[in-house]
Amino acid sequence: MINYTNLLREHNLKATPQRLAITNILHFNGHVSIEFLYENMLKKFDSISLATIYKNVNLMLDKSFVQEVKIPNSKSIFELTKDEHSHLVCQNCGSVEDIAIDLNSILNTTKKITHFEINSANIVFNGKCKQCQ
Amino acid sequence: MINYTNLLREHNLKATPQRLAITNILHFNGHVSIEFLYENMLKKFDSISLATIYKNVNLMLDKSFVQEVKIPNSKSIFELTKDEHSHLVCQNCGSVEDIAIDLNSILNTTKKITHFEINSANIVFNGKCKQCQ
DNA sequence: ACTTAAAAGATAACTTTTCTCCCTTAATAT
DNA sequence: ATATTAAGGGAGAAAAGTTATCTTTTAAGT
Repeated sequence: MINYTNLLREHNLKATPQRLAITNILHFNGHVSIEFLYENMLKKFDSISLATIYKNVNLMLDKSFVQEVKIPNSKSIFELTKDEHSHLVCQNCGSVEDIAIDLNSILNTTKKITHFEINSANIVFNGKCKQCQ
Repeated sequence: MINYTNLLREHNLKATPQRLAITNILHFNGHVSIEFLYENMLKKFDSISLATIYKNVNLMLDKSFVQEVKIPNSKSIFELTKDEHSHLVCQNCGSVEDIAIDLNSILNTTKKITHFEINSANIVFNGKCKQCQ
């Protein structure tokens, strides 16, 4: 159980038990859908409402405490904000993993052949995780 | 006005005027949301129903005639299926452009540092288009 | 400890998205 | 030209997804 109290406060978010629980679910699962988050929060707070989940996730997005990740052919998932990274998605079981790769080469290549001013890239790799191979 | 009749038929889609119109809108606009598609179809077919739009887009997705593209912080857009390519998104005006870049290098790099078996990558570059710079 | 602004709970309502039904129309194969 | 089968139209409803409201509770600064 990591102490995220200060990190929440640094993002101007009151460290409530519900938010700490959300943070823990995000921490231990890596990436979760709203639905998954709600179901798991219900295990700890049997009367928590979906509105609270949305209110918190939206606020956490506002404060850049969490990030939304859009995955082809599935629902958005949310993760704690961390250093720039890409995502691996298993086309079989749907699991998602982070992967840190150097984007300099691809960003530079792309800058050369376009008139866009490029700031960042979101990359989703599709494949099969180890267990599903 | 390109003739997409045969291409529709090759995908086992009857070439109806509505589908040809959808195809033309996709062709001339590159990437469109369901909403944009509906609004533009209404200009040509004043009584077309949203259900027809969804029925067609879903069928076209099934038949791989069109593809869905998920863009961070905005709605999904749809495009005609074409050779593998990435997308440039303007963070200012929202415009989307295709860009063909060689993914071999990044795919190989990634394969080396993961246990995933990687098949493809979806890349969205974020930046500013020429007009918005 | 006290105060206060913020958050949670409960519920309802609302928006958006998507699909279903049924009838009519039209595309394609023959 | 005709038959067959798929597609379109229209209305609306179901399903998802999201937000609003109001009251109660609580985190955190003093």
